Amino acid sequence: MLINELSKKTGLSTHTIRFYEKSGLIEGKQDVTVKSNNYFHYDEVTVAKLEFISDAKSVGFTIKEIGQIMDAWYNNKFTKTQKLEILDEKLISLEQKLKEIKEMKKQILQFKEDVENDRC
Amino acid sequence: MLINELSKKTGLSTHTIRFYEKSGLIEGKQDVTVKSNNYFHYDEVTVAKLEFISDAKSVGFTIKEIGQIMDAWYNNKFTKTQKLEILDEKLISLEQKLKEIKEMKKQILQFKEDVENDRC
DNA sequence: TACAACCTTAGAGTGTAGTCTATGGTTGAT
DNA sequence: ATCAACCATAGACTACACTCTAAGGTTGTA
Repeated sequence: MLINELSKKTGLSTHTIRFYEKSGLIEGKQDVTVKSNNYFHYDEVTVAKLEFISDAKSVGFTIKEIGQIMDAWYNNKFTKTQKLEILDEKLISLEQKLKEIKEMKKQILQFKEDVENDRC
Repeated sequence: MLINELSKKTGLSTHTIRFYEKSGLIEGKQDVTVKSNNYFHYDEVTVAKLEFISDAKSVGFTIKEIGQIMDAWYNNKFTKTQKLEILDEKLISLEQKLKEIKEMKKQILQFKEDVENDRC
């Protein structure tokens, strides 16, 4: 599929998709048999990657971190051990985030109580 | 205390503290009885606020959102009902974040399994 | 063949959250 | 009186993650 269809499927703008491509997160392929244009083609794996990118962004991972995670899965830049190391590191940071969010929930519940009892 | 002490107590740079002050998150007081300087003085409440700001930032709240939350607690910009509304809204977004992080954990555990079993 | 609706690259512009520099004034110990 | 260590403001600079514009080429339907 071309970028427009990819955009419609993922809900990301073509601008954003091109930005992710330039950042090395995804990669389209040009059809070498077609000489008249240099259009990029994308597959279903790219759709899945973009969905993962959106999810990963919303939990607070940076583009760089997302690249690392995807390289640790799809790519062969790393050894198996390195891959597992990277993924474990991300799991630890997710655990940390969970802890912080639970703490923040407590804090805001406390604020609510203060408001309800006119203590502020 | 003056800004340097505040910086040491909170671990935030004086630059960052001033940035937060300009953003309306905290507020120092000038001693009107002292004419020779215009130094700002900060109290323990400001220390607590800065600690809250750090925590709130690390769970992904923006400066604007943090301002809202603190106004809903410390300030009298809002009615009680409005305050509770704002705080409830933030609690909902924290719940959402918790859900997303748990999903991401599952996803990464799946990636790990794929790597462990050489499925990628 | 005209034309809308695509495609490409390059680079400029935006918003957020700092971070740093310049300039000048104040305080307190020696 | 001098000097290091503070204080203030204004504004420039940075990194990140987009978002948009410009300029030009391609495709497919009427």
